[in-house]
Amino acid sequence: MKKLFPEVPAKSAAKREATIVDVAEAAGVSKSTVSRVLSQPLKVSPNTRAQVLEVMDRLGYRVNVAARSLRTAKTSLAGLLVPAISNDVFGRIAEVLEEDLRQDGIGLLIMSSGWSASGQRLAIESFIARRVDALVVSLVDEHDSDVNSMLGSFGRPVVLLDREIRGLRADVVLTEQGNAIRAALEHLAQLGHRSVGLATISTTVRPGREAVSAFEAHADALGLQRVVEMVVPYERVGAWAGVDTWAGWEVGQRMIDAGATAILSCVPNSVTGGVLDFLRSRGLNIPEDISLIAFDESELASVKPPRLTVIGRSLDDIGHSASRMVVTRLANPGLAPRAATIKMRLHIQDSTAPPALSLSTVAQR
Amino acid sequence: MKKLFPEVPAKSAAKREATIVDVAEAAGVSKSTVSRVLSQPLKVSPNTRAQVLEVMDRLGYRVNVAARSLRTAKTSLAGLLVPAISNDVFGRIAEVLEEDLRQDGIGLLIMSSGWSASGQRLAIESFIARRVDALVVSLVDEHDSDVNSMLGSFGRPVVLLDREIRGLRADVVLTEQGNAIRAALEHLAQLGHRSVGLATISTTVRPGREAVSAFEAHADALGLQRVVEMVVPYERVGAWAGVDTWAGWEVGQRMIDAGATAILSCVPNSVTGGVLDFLRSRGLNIPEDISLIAFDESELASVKPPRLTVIGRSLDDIGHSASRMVVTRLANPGLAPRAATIKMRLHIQDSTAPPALSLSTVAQR
DNA sequence: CTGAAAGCGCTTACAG
DNA sequence: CTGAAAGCGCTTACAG
Repeated sequence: MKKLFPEVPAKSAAKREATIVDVAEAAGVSKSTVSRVLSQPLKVSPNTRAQVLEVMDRLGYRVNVAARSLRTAKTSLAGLLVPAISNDVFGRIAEVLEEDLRQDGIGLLIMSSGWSASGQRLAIESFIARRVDALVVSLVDEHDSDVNSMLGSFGRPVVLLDREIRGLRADVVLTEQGNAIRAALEHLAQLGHRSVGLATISTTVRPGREAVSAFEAHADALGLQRVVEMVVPYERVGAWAGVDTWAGWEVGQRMIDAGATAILSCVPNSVTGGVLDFLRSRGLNIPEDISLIAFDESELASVKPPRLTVIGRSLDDIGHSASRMVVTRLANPGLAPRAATIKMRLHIQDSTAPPALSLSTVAQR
Repeated sequence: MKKLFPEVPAKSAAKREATIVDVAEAAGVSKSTVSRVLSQPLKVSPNTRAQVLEVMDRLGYRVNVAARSLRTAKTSLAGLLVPAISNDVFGRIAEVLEEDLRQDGIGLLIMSSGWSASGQRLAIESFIARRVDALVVSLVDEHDSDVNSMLGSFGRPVVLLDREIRGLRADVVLTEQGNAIRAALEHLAQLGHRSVGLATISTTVRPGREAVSAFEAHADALGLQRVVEMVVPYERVGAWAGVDTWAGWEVGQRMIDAGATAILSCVPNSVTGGVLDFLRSRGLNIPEDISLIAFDESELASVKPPRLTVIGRSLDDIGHSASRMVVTRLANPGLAPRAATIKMRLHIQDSTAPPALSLSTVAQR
């Protein structure tokens, strides 16, 4: 046999990885049989199978994923696109998803869009170039036509995280905020608040729209005055270190200016952190001077005084749902698109209390 | 030609991905030439190259990574192992590393060990089975012999994040804490503290040992009494939701019991969160009743009152250094192992102040 | 500078 | 149930 790689003669002799041919020789069967033990074990007689498995174990055989991929046109790789893997929410979802998929022999490539449309385009392109078998994506903008057409022609499973894209055949894991926002507003109304403000993420994505519409509907129903509805666009969440804090300060400023006695801060916790920072800088205490409800549990929400009242959800459930959708659809591509819904709940802690007599009084003193 | 996949006839006709053969035909050259344009462009005449590139673009050609991998025995995939991708520190490092490697055409598989030795073993096994080209790892235990022998026989680049493993040929990105801990202790000494306590991570890893030895050396040199040296093992950081808070409570309890007037909390911020939680529950104010210095910036450290004095570092630099090491060593495997050092710095904010007259007085009142 | 050919390690339809 | 054979899409030494 002619040597194809004469430049690495040592390696081919010494530490070459075992292949199915090696296993076949050692087991006295054909490589077809060895291959079947790997991919269609039931088509091999129990005896032969056991023997082959024993030899594989002894030789430390590991399937060459590249070779298998080339043959099957499957990479056993999934892609996860999130705005930022360093974000507490997406970090946890990624962790759970990776763990689940690993059980099914699927590796997870994770990319961050950096909260930008261009970033999300590059990432999706990159995933497609790598021919991942499935995609789980949290888009920064549902209306990015480049991304939507890429996803549309992807031809493999796509799972959207809390996004709605018309005309795209995809499974989706939704978060249902409406009830929790209603509960939060009821809680505030009961405490005596009359003027409430909302900060939310971009309405170019479903959760932003849902927060706004739920806020409007339920505040009105409860007779609460909606003094602020502020959208914090994704560019202001994470383009560079510190912007999120700045965005939070602006939220705080506008809430105070408008006379809100309670803030629904339905934005990433890094932004809510900025809100807290601003309120502190103004000498305003939570909850005595102003009430605040945060979104998603986090270190921010759970520890420092006051512990924050939050609208929370199980991030683990989101990860598990996404993995289930990937695996199910990979096994059964014909299935109709499905939606799973994760419910948010209000967790009352220490950052909400009856309003100060008048916030303007407070701000002026 | 006999059909190998008669079950999917439509696909092979309609949406088959272009291959180098397709490009070769369309460009009127051999597939060897097309391949060279991809892998050794300088060996192709400029004219031919330009023409081939044009055709590739027109056909939307994308190299089949699996085929290339099979031929070259390289996957252009790197693996990152961290205790938990949901941790703020590792999340940011991962984000930067992924972005950097993507520039070099390397995809990043990220796995979390869940802060456990068994988890780290499974992950490393999984990476090796996938034949990643390089590994970047933050181990939970430097003395795990299974892992060490796997890494030792890996035969491809390994970058250790702040770990020391004797006998392992690997590059390493170190964090230098000594000076920052000295600065922190000097700061506390100047404020008038005499009794200080340290909480750190497991001494089965380098940073734990470094923190302890720096603490001991510098506290002694400054004449500070070391009333507590507490190791928080990794199992208590993240095995399940809430353990970290519990661990933090215990840290707080022991600090108070021992009469520390200042705490150096060199543990993950989720644990430091528990410390804050405990102190609050005891009605102790920071910094009036007790001073606290945290480790690594985080939402926890940057926002809520009081903003925490921290020992911090550039996580971005860690990510960049790691990516540089991966890329450099992939290009030049013969290089001697290298070490990059990231320095920590003390950032004084609002959680440190002169000690209360007597902490025991405070605790009793 | 270019092309023909071999081969990377698998999977699977086909024929026993 | 098993084996021989073809072929997935690349890369590269070899020979022009």
